[in-house]
Amino acid sequence: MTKPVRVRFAPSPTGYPHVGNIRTALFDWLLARHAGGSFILRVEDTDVARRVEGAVEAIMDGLKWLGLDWDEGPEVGGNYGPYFQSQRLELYRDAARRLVSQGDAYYCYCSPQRLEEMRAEQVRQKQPPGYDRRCRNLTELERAQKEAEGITPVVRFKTPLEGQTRFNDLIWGEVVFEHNTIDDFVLLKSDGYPTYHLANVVDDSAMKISHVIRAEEWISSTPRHLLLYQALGFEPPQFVHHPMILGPDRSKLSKRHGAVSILEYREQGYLPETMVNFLALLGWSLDDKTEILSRKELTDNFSLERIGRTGAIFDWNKLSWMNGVYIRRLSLEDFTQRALPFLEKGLPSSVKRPLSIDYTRQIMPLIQERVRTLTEVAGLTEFFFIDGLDYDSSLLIVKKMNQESAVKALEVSKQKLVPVEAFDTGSLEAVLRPLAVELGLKAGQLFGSLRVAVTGRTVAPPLFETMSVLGKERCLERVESALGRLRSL
RNA sequence: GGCGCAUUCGUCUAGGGGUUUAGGACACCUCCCUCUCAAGGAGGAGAUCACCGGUUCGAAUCCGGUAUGCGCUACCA
Repeated sequence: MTKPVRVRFAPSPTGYPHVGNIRTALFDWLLARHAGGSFILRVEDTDVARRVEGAVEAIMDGLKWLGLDWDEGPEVGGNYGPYFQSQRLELYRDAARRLVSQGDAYYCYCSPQRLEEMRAEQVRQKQPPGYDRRCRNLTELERAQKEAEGITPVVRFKTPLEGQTRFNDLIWGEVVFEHNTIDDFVLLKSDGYPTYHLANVVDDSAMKISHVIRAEEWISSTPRHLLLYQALGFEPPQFVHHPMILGPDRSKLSKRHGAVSILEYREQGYLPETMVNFLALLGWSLDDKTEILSRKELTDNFSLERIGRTGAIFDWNKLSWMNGVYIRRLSLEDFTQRALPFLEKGLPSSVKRPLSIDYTRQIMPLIQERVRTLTEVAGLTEFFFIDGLDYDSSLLIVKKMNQESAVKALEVSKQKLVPVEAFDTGSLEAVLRPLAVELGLKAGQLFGSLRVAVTGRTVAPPLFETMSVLGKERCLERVESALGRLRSL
């Protein structure tokens, strides 16, 4: 019987929820759900200086938005808590003390200034930077002196000087590191907080984590962790390093490349189902052709083995396309409900709030297949909501027409429209389509002119549908106003 | 500088010795549909599989080297 799958997403609350981290969480969640295991959320708040207020909430907000529910962690508890590292400090101190007494770690009294100078010197001499182990073999007397000076020491790991550590990464295969390339890293900081290395090993072990899934950038520190597992007598988990998400210049995706917080995507009108699908496909693939996968298909088919080894550039273009696909698949009601907040926010303040749901519901089918993000909805439908249209009057004169023919076209249209009782798509077409012929115009010319009159734009949803939703009164009003504009041209 | 890793169309990727004239998707171009824009349909263009050598009857696929890129190299994660 194999051990149950227990994976954890362990963000540090030092900022917004970066899509790269969220994608790691997705992989964690996908594996847990695929294998019937547990997905654990653990907050690694061990950096007091970089801690950002509200970051934990933002991270949880992002996970919830995507539907990545966690089985253990903040808000839900669990048998391996607490799930904030700041509440587990005793555990790390115990481990550090144990390591020191075993001779696997030692107190270091070097000042930050000295370390900095040392590093600068090493770089100048083109030596690999790293702690020079000055405090590794301090005598009892020397230590007592330092203590007497009131220096609070850090605890460093006593890295073996020789030998090597190797591990078999599920994605990268076997990786080997020589111990002489690893320095004596800090385990416990002078403020009493652990470093990532210590906390991560202690907790992953205590929480019985089966797979450590994290970004490729951690691969270099994995031997340190393995050394710690060994010194502490813990059984190491399976390591799974995945490639990073890159910006267009192939460097690690960062703020200067554009939106990096998952919450920004929500604000920009992307659907959570799009983000889940897109992020999953950034580094993972099912086969040679499947692009659109539902949450269920994803959890059913997910496997670590199919995660690639090369960094993937975040392609906003493809994201937009995919969002369009998901938007088009929404039921009308669902689409309306999701678009509503974006309309409330995006429409001009002159539009009376709250918006009429019924009216909005009539408009939405006209644009649903035309938008790629929810933020576009307001701009595309504005003319349905505002009173006076603002546009360049010359637009009323469509190609190969002149002022005179345009006036005539709108004039006659108006006359034909007045008696139309049922202002629906069919009736409108029945009246207007023959009219173009009658006027000796192409359908495109007449409809184009009417489109501008009625919507104020050259690009809009189909004319008859639009007019029908707008209603007879408003259409006639707008045609009249267009006529006024034409005459004073 | 050291260590580690990677390298298939512009981008995401499939493919793991012969079935590959290297498949799909986004983007791009053409055409069809059509009242504009979308959506949809049909085509097209786009990759000497980083380079050099080796193994083999045969290499995108295996091996070595080179180049380039990226990551790590904190009392940050």
